[in-house]
Amino acid sequence: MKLLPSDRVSEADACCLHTRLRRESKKLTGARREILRVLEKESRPLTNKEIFQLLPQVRCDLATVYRSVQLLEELGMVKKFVLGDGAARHAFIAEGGDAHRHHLVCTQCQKIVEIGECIVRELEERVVARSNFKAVTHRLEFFGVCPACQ
Amino acid sequence: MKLLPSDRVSEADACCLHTRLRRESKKLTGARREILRVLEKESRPLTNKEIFQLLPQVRCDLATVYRSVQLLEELGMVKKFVLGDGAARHAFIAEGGDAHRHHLVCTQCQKIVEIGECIVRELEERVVARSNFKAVTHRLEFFGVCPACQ
DNA sequence: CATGAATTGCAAACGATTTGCAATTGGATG
DNA sequence: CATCCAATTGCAAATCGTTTGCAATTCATG
Repeated sequence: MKLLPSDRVSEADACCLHTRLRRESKKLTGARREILRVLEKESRPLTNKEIFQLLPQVRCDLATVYRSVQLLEELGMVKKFVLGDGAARHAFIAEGGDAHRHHLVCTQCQKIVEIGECIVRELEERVVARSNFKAVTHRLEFFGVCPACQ
Repeated sequence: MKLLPSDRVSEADACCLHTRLRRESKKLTGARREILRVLEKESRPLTNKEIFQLLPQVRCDLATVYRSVQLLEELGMVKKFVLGDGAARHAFIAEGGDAHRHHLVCTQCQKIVEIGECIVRELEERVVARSNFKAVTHRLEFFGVCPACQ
């Protein structure tokens, strides 16, 4: 995949990406740079297909998007969100940014609104009041390594 | 699908199911009764394939499980959990039971542990302390109907 | 700029979920 | 209890997101 002159991620992120990649003897390819750039540009979490469609003219294969996004996730530069509508979504994580973003998802049009805070109790009420969404529910799950697997 | 004499959901639930079904001119079939029974028996959320495998000797088609579970969900008797490991899970909701169960999922063996409470802040620490899981993170998402869809 | 390992494109494989359709069944009615 | 029709089922095929094997290509490094 060729890289257009105007297409590059911000200085810091590109550098960071390069560093992190080299640390594991991975290569800084056009596809990876592009995909990170797309994710950086959009604040909302994107599906792999969306990323694929947002790539500049010279695009790569969808399989490459899947592989690259997974790599970026392993490097801790991308967070994966499984919201339950069939396709996983991915969002850029800024340097030192918190991975704990949450979202308000419309159960009808799948529209996704980002939520700034991370509390639950009072939060849901506030979310309802501020968002104008109705019939709001939430989903909370914990993930970790169980004793048997440690 | 034939029904074995010993196979039936608890009196109350069967009745409830029947009532709710009739309310929408749906039928109380063996498959539906059986599936509800399986879900009632197991406290952990089950995938459709698991439900399918847990059905008594005389079993129905996997497609029927999908259709029945979806119906039960629409009736509010079953809650769907999308934990992000590829397959959705479903749990029985007792009469007046709260739908807000959350789970602690092992990122390695997919083991699922149910969590009794629903707070987040201090909760995660507590969850860690009590569960012996490590590297615990959580996922919280809200769902509702956005202004445009109302 | 040559070399080898990492990466990509392509196409096929996969697993979960959905769907069309003809055959079957539940339940309301007479 | 027999009949009738809409609802349901089984079966197979279609979909959709995601993964994978492999040969061709590209990056990084000497």
